[in-house]
Amino acid sequence: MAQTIYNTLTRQKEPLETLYPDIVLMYVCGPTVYDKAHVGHAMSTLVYDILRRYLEYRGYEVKHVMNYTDVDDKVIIRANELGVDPLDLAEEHIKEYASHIKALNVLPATVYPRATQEIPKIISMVEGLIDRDYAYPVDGDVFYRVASKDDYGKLSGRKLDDMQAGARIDVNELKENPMDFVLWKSSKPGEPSWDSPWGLGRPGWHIECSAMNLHHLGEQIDIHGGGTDLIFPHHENEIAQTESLTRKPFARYWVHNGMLQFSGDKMSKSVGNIVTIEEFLDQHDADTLRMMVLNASYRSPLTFNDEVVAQAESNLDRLRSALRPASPDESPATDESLESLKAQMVKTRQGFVEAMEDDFNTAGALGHLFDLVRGINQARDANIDQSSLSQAQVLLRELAEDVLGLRLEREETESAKAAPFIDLLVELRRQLREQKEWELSDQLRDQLVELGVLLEDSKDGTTWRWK
RNA sequence: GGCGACGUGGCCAAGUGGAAAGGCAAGGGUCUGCAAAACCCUGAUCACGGGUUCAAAUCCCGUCGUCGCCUCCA
Repeated sequence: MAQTIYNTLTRQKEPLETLYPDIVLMYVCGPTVYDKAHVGHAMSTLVYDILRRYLEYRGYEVKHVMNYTDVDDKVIIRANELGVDPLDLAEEHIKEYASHIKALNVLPATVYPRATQEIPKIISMVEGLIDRDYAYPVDGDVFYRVASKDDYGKLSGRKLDDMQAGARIDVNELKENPMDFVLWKSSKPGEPSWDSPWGLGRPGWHIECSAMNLHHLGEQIDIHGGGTDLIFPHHENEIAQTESLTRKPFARYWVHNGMLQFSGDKMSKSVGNIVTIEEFLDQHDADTLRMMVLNASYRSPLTFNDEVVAQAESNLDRLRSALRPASPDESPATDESLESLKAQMVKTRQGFVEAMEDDFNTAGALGHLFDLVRGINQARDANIDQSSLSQAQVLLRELAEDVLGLRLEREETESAKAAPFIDLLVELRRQLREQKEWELSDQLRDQLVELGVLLEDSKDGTTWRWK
């Protein structure tokens, strides 16, 4: 079996065949940094992190570029409202997003380019497009001439005629065609601007991504990612610009993640139904969000509500349950249970890989991990020894942590200091129980739960863990 | 109005032609002083209506519903 990947361009799953052996060139559209990012942005970032981790697991070197759009109408408008410099505003949100990426355990991209750092490249691209009649300058603006590219619309499956018929776009007298889009935009006084052959101005939204691709990855790339909301016009226009200039197919695979749905609608700033990443991380383990993404198809809309969040948290607990140590007693495990665990390990790895090879079917892959969890827990109940159990636990951690990016062992930095005190209380409770002081010992247990500590009594004594 | 996606048990969902994965929740059981955790057991014919096929959740047509895009958007 070989890796398959769904390509929006062809609307089907295709075998992944990269431009260069064992290397994947992947570009993902990042956020426009004018406000706090929400969990929908996080979903997108997580999706491509998971793709990347799996490809690396399979031996590819992934060159991963994610951009920040740091100059744009929205940035300028918001900065004016706040009375701050637009570039400072962007900088602030880039820093914040970078910290979220880290908190979400997303592997750092190879490069994080910004629109404002690509101005010379953008200008030379626009000049090239004008030279070849794909673009035209008017009064300090430069527009791309959509009629000049006969396959314009191939990604989104639209025809120019249809688009114009139902177009809800402003009529701009300067444009030859209402669908023409801006490559370079003249700036008003006080706005961020750069000198150009067409006067002071700034780049249009679409051209920056084309420029960053060209600069950091080259004329052709393997995977271009982003949300489904970017298919049109953003990615359509990127294709038009880039291919007009290079005369080569741009991205081999166009990959789009579904939108996070919140109370029936796409979560977006314009709808106003936002949960920011910051708010989410305040209340939940970062892995909760990753678990939500993993439990669904990356291409479909993802439901986001309190119940689903709680389910994801339970899912994490379940995975973690398999990492508890063995508790062998006098009756040793049978050969049968040892064999059964070994068989489960083989089945798990195989099933996991098969699912992931099928267009990154993470929900299917996760199903196989849960089967392994059950196998491990069964083996523990069957008194298997720790070294046999560990082999299966290592496999679970390899797949869940290294490949899917979950963190099953929690970092207990601050709370580690509390451990000796909790141990003390557990010992105190043990003595109470020995004297059958059930009421007091139960009270102690209940109060520890309120502090976030779960006690579990077993025949070998009491263990505790953070909730 | 145009383009596209989707509709699987209470919830989240995998599966896209040959006996309905997995998780959460629920009920029953084992264990336990009681809990918790773990383990075992229990439940769906796949929106609806036609059609193709030996065989359909899976293909085709229609209906209803939901969502995305067509303007900024991950």
